[in-house]
Amino acid sequence: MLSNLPKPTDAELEILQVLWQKGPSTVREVNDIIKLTRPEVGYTTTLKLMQIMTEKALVSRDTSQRQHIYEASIDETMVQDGMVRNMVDRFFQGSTKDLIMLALGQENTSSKELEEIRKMINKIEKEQK
Amino acid sequence: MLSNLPKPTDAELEILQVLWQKGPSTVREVNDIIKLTRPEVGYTTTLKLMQIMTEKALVSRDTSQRQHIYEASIDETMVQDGMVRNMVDRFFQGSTKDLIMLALGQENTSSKELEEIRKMINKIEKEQK
DNA sequence: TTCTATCTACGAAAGATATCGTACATTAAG
DNA sequence: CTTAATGTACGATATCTTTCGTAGATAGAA
Repeated sequence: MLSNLPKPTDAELEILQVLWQKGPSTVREVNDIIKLTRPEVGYTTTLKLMQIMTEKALVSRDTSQRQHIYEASIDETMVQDGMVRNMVDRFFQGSTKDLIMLALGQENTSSKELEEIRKMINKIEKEQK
Repeated sequence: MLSNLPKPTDAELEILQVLWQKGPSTVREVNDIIKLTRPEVGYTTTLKLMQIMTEKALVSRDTSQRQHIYEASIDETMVQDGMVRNMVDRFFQGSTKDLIMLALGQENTSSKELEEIRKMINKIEKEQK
């Protein structure tokens, strides 16, 4: 079943990003990072969200210390994968190629990166034979 | 400014998909299509949404007949573009390459399609020089 | 010890989205 | 002409998400 993929909300995703990047963190640490881009977000807002995420099992926490330590309990690639699938289905009628072509066209990807992509294509073609 | 890209909600997007595929349509027609996958959606729900979308200028309508005829007033590619950007920002820390690599890895893209992608890469590299 | 800073818990409100019921107009069928 | 079907308009409600205020516990500094 692919239907029970976790679908974090916007605010939840923002928090997950921090946890994925920094690893296990306290609410304070997460909130500090979020404040870098959105200084207006209150501490208790982040706290509450992370409590809710605990209920939803998006994160787990270690409560043995006063400062609870939170950790993402879903994998970053899993979420990315789900989103890409979702997007391909809904916006590109199932054509992964169309998504890739659009993505390629829209941003200045460096030559080095283009080279990586090319290598990956070669590898896939080899495997297909 | 790229910030004023239209950001349709899920339900709005569902309606836009129908309008993009079928062209100008009545509420009834749109609702019928939506019911194919979600039979529980009431007619007035779709109606109300399309009225809201009219206010937001996501669609325009011809009210000269009793059955109003609705038409998407934003372009499919524009929305696709916005969604891809959004996705790259939020899920791939701005790395278009990472999105492409993941997309490539996850689906069986045909050799023919891979070839098209390769051509596109060549073209971009040429332009970059 | 006492005061201040910092923590969690949690209810409540604000906002956005989606859903539908009802009123009323118009068309088409009998 | 009357009735049933079908249309729009729109307020009300439900639900989800995000935000914050406040209460109470605890740790550390003075």
